[in-house]
Amino acid sequence: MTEKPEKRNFFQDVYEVVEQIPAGRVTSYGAIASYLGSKGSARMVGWALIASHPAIKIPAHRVVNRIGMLTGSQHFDSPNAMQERLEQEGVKVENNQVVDFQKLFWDPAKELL
DNA sequence: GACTTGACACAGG
DNA sequence: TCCTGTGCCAAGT
Repeated sequence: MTEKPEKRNFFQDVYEVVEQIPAGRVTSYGAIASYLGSKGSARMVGWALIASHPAIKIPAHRVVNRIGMLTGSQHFDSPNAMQERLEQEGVKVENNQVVDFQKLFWDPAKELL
């Protein structure tokens, strides 16, 4: 009997969490991974976003690394698309880095709960 | 079937 | 304080 690895939900879970990120807020891959239970699997979150792009529509631009750097901007349609999108939502971005990242940080483990 | 890569995070030097 | 190395898990080749 073919087992159903719950990890399969991992991708779906990532989409659910990212979709719930409020506009003007940002979160980190590690925060999502930790919320999902796979603390050390921050890379999987990024991998999930790639798999979701562009088929699944999710505010992936609101997901950045722990320092608030738009490392994934290169994977968007345009390298500036991510930054433009964030600024459009009211998030200040400078040098591919989110300004006041700590202030705009949205922790799913606390906010979403 | 096994190795390498990858949108990260943390520890050590 | 900054840089380098290692660890995590899954998908791609």
